[in-house]
Amino acid sequence: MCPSQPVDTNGNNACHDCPVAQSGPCQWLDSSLRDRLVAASVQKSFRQGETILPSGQPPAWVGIVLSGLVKISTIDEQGNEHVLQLLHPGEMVGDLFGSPALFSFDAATDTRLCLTQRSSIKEAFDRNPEAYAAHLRIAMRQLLEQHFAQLAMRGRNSLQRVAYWISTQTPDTGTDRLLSVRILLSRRDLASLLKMSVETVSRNLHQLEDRGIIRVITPERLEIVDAVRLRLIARDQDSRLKENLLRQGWEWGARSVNLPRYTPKAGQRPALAVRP
Amino acid sequence: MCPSQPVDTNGNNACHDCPVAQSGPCQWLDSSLRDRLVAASVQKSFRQGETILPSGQPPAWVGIVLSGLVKISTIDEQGNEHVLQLLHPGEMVGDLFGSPALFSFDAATDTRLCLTQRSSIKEAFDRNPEAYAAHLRIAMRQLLEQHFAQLAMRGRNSLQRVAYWISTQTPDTGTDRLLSVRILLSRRDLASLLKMSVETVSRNLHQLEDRGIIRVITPERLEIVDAVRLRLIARDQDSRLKENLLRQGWEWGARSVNLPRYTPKAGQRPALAVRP
DNA sequence: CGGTATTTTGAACTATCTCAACTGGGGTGG
DNA sequence: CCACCCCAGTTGAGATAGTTCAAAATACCG
Repeated sequence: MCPSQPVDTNGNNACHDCPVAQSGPCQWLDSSLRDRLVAASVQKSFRQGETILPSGQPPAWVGIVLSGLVKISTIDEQGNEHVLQLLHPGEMVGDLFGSPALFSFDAATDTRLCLTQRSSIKEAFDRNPEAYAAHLRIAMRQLLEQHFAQLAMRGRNSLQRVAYWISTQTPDTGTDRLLSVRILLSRRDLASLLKMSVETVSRNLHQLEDRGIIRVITPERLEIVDAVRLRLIARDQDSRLKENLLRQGWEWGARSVNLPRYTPKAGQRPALAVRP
Repeated sequence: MCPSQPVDTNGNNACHDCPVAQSGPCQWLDSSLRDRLVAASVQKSFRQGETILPSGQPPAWVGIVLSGLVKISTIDEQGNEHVLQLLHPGEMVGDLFGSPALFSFDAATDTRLCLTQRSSIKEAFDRNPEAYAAHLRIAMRQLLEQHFAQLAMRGRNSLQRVAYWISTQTPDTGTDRLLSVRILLSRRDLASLLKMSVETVSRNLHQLEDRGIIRVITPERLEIVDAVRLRLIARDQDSRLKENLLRQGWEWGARSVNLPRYTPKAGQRPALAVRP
């Protein structure tokens, strides 16, 4: 599948500069297998919003995200779209075994994929079944990412989720200088992914701006002014507490003082809670 | 891994009545491979609440759930446990490649697992790498289930989620007769899984009882009185509308009348929304 | 049976959603 | 080139589902 060297639209051998050569499934394939897959692969670009693999379709190919973001989403009975997961470069689109997709895969941003014929994959994998291991690793990564994403939604209020999202979009370096970030997703997709309404996203963004943590240059471009405080907010709820301690006299912390809420006694299981 | 015939604690060959012989990964393994794995496998039981694989541990074995439910969970900085996913019989516990678990795997109910030495698996799979395909299928199933579970949380209010959960616990037969259901999970786990507080779970359960849809016998045992209406509520929000139409004069439907909220115009993308 | 843990009930509070109106940029066609 | 339209984003105000805290009731267990 993610052939290391698929032929691009010009017929050139594009694998030597494949952006996911080190992160995609190909990293675990030996060169002979890769060569076999190259022949059956093409790269293809999708515009933001384009559907890559519609729900219900048994995929004729399997794709690896090369660049951009792919959203797994579905539209419910009321016509509301729900973004379930974002796929990053190196991850898979489409079932290797040909099961029809149960959700829709769309380009969340402009996207480039490496598409490989399923029929060719099957043939190649029958000969080199260890290649399945590579895809298993990717599948498990996607599962793990999904769990993390879910966890990030739990126990965080909307402001924290927005802050968290922004901080995931930046290199993890502790830069204290101005950092420009491009929000690739539309407000709608972002809101759905963060499980809140568009309005709330907007309000939170501007609340962060009012607090001098970010600057909203254009709707899709923003600057991180105070990366430290951003992460502090994103981190967890008791960042509120910390932040209040730092700049006391703010009027929305009253409840924070009630922490800690968790005082385990011997043998008592910790309380489960969705909201901290 | 899920050897079809692991030796149980009595040294007997237990595979011929393996409960997941048809649904677990073994279904795709040929008998020679299964035989090889049998030798390295044992069945083991865990009590509700016991930790099967602690977070941070590189697993020495890989397990297949035979019966019961395993929860993937984590405890956040405030000591709140978050249940991220439930694993059902036939699904996998522990990374095949030996990566340390990033979340904790615990028995959500009394549970029985089939554990296979990772070292033996590796050896066996190196010879029969197609076995990875079987595990890839399972991994993709878990991912899919996770997406469905997430979707079930979206666009449903707490009452609907509870109703949905109950209805998933019953055989899908359209029984109109009294059906007894055992809630295997503790209220805490259930609440966390359904992303609500314990109190709300309780209130919803009793609201369903007041409406004559279920009967709460004991906290962990309940009867479904009206499976049809239960599913109607679980289904989606406009079940409210339907239910109001059927038995009009109920006082909590006012807003439902505002439906439909989605009136797409040509070329307009559907509105994204988290809550219907 | 007494003590403890869980579940239930009640009441107040608040984060977030919904609805609705406003803003501004980009493209289109006159 | 300008006026207009259209749509994404923003802002405001009100409504509400669900949380939190606290206390009562019930189930569980030795």
